[in-house]
Amino acid sequence: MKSEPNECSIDDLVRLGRVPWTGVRNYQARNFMRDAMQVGDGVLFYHSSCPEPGIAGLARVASAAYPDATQFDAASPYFDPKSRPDAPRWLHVDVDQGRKTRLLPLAEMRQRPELATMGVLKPGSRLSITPVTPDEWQAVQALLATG
DNA sequence: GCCAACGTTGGC
DNA sequence: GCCAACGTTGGC
Repeated sequence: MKSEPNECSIDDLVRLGRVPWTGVRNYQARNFMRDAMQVGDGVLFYHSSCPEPGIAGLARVASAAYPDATQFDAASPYFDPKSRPDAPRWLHVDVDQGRKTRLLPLAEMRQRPELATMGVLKPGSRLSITPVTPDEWQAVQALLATG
């Protein structure tokens, strides 16, 4: 799951304990949260749009998907005037159990053939949420465990 | 700031 | 349903 650290960094998650993953406004990313995530699933916490993009920590899916309140808040940058309260368009999960790891920079991720299949590395991928296979998860853990 | 990639919008 | 225009993402 990508997050801009100036919006919500891994340090913010560790400090807050639990965070609602609001603001996702892409159907594919929404569907991953709605259909593919389960409470207890592991999360790779990725810092994007920052000086050092890469995996910055681990976390856990803490809830099933539920309606994103910011879509109905006219004062929010995530306000969606086309979404109706009786048929919410945007959903999100909560995330908790943040743990900071060493930074695994995007440049290093690209060098590792075992990570080449990861959605976040696909050319032109802009999805803020992509699924991770068990093999990819294991490969990332192994890299995080090394200096 | 640049720009490639991609999603969304809306006219037809 | 097509597709051009436009907006956004996000690394560099």
